[in-house]
Amino acid sequence: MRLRHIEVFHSVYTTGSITGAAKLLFVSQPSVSKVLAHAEMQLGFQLFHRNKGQLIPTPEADMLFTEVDKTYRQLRSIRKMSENIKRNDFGQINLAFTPALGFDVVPKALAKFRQEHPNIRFDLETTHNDQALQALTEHRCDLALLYSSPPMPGVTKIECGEGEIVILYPKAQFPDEPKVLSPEQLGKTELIGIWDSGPLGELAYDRLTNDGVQVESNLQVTSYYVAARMVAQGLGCCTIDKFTALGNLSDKVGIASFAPPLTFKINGLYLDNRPLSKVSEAFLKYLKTEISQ
Amino acid sequence: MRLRHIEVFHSVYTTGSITGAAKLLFVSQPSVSKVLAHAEMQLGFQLFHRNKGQLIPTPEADMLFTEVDKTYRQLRSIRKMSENIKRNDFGQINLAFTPALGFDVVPKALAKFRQEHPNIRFDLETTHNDQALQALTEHRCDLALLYSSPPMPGVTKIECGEGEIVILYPKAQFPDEPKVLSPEQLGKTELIGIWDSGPLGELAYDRLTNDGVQVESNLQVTSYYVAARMVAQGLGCCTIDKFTALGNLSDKVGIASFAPPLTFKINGLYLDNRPLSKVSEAFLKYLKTEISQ
DNA sequence: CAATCCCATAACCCTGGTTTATGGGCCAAG
DNA sequence: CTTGGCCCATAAACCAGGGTTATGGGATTG
Repeated sequence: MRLRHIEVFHSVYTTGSITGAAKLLFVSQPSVSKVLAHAEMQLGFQLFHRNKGQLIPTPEADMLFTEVDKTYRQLRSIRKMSENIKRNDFGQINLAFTPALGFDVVPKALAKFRQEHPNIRFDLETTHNDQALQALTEHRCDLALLYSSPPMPGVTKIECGEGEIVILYPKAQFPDEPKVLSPEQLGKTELIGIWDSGPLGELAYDRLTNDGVQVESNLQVTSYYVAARMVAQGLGCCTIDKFTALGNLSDKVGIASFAPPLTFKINGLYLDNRPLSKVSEAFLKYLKTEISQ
Repeated sequence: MRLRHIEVFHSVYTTGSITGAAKLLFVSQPSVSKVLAHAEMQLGFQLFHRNKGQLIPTPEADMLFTEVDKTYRQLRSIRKMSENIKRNDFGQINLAFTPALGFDVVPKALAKFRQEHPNIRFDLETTHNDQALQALTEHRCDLALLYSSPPMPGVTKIECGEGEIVILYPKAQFPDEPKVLSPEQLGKTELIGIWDSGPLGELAYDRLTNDGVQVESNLQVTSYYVAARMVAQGLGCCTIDKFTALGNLSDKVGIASFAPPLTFKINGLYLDNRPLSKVSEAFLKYLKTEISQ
């Protein structure tokens, strides 16, 4: 019994006539007639008794119809689902990201994405670099967004844009609110240390030591945003990613770049054997534009 | 998404390879390859990522598969069901019959039928001629078996064989156990009256009056089998259908035919707009052979 | 009796799925 | 490094299922 047989049988059974079924299916009457005959031939028993031009379903047809009707609904739900998938109007995105992106980047990207694709489910989770691989392999997320992640085996890494490491300082310390701070200026300030907190810490540490700045500090922090709040309290300066800086701004702090600017890559990670879904890719576009501004 | 697409997708997803799916479906490998490609083209998104010769299902495929799998099961259950219907190994027979057939004919026919078609469900009900039409129209039964039923509007009548009206007599009354009784002999006995009990009563009544036999009796019965038991108690003779007679035999009674034999038709009735199912027809064959002996 | 409706058949056509044949990438073993 | 095996994709030819129009016959209705 082919799909066409099922469709035709269903239509004939519901409309009660071949002509009606033909109209319903937008095909010619002889076509329905022939397909139905073929179905009966292949099934080996009559589905309808032809009596004076009208069709009477046989008891066999009654029995089959209950089954066929179920399948028919299923088929339509498949088609609807595939339509939704095609329009990215169905599915789920399980996202893990470094906390810094949670202040503005992800929320803003998600808000814009939602306007176009309101039916996508999201599952969000913040994660640090060292936990990301675990989250991926345990299928807690399909996609992890990290700052300058090292390559991992079995994981595909794509670029989602660039971030910048900036210096957050209390305005009290630099009343003229400079946009750039030189190594000399930095050397005079108290620095809040975040050197142990992942690749970004190392990056900043290397740069500072290369520039001859003393990086010893008696205030160590492992969360960027905590460091930012420390700066707001006037406890010192801090090298920090710009997203966290912008997301924890206050009127007491200023932002300055390194000279030349110190940038890093933002990466998306997913397992090799679990390729990104189309909706995830669509979402990534929103994320990239959000990052780039 | 065509049925073939679903089949191919299901096979590829479950086997994990195109070659494997081809073997499962008993077709060539390029065929599967092409159909799958066509399905993806028509769906508008990839179902599998081709990576170094191996296929990795996309998340979209995962989502679709849950739906497709349901449908696939349904399809197989349709095919199985249609197979069973074709072999008369599935279905239900709702049968109503005149009580006389319930002693031996129907039970024996049913027993033999069961050996060949063990999975058919039966719903049995005894009915008198005047209630049969109601049972049919109320769909309490698909087929009614009656003695010499008159034609009814909207009901198809078929012949299932012949029955005979015989005379049941106490052996005490005819010790030589005759196989035939003449009108004169009958005239001398006391007759138990069943004349009001449907067409058979009339048939016997007409025959007896034509033969000049007095049919007045002071013992009236409306159920044939009750009359038979009366005869066994030596209360008189009785004209009765042979099936009831044989089904209620005892060593105290004998059976004699009219001369010439008085026969009637046994009919099967069903509604015009509810044609008999194939299993019912198959069962009818068993019934006919059971009646004919 | 004509008009209409419904179904079946006939003759033809076209697309989709099948086949065989072939070639390219990857891997493992010699 | 080469060779053979496995897997997938492509190409070209073929076949059939399902589509079409045209037509005819049985039933019902005005």
